[in-house]
Amino acid sequence: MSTKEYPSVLRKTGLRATPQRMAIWDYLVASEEHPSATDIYSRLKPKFPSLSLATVYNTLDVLVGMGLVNALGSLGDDRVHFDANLEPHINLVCRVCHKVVDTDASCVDDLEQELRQKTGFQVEGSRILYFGTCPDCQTRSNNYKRRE
Amino acid sequence: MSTKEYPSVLRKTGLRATPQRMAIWDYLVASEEHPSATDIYSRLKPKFPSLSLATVYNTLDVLVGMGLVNALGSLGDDRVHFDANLEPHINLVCRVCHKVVDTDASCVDDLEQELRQKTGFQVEGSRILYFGTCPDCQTRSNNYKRRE
DNA sequence: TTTTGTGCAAACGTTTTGCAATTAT
DNA sequence: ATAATTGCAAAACGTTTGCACAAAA
Repeated sequence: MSTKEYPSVLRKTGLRATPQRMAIWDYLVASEEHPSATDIYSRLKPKFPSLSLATVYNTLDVLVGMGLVNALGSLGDDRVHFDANLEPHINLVCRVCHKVVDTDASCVDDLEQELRQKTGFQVEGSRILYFGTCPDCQTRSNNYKRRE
Repeated sequence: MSTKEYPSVLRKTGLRATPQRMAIWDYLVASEEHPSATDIYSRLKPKFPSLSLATVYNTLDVLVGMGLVNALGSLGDDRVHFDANLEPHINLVCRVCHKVVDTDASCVDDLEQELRQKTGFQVEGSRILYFGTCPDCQTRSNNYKRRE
């Protein structure tokens, strides 16, 4: 989806295309970092000096409610992180540097269907997290404290 | 692992086998409910009238640190839930009644290896959550508000 | 003009912390 | 005995809420 389409997508459901909303959504789509509310706040504050944290939370609620972004939940810290990549995929979380890498696996698509059949659940979303040590941090050191 | 082994497992790492710790661990292993800290607290309070919430949090930290239980993170509410089932498995979370059902899928075992090869991550743990509507709640009603 | 959204400050609930009293070893 | 653990109260933290003002439609 292009930046230009944001206003119409929002208005389609009676919501207003405010600069704050556009900026937050935009940042989320552009970012590969699965930011938290405070991440977004501090990143956007310079450009929107009047921006308030409450607005960030409000906007994230709106975007999640519209299905435009997913809430990943906590990733080891105690904040909810957000992901604008709506495709089913895997988040690899490094326990050392807390970096998150997205990846796919051949079976992810099959998994959902298997669950549906096996359990009768009407599956609506997923959050597949793997925790470990990323290649960079493996090189840097092998002694680290387990956290989480 | 049998209840009788708890003390020695704890002492092996210099930790004390207090009644509170045993009870919390015990409950976690017996329970199928992925309880949160406050769940555990209210469940155990009757048997340990002096029990404090801080001790529950301390103990959970200890157990997670020793790798005896996993922290699942928030499951739609805003509390961290815990799971003593250490085998890689899938948690199916019902968005309506918040019940959590554990299940397996044939590809889960392969997934980890595929990730290792593809990304170079040293995988140490996973948290595979699926959100949806459980069979019971599908029957009860089809109109519910999306939450999370 | 009207309705929605913003921003502030205060409130909330979960989790953490400091410390004196208690208990396992 | 002595070092670890408990339990309390207070603090901290992320997040939510209420309301007056501002802005989009």
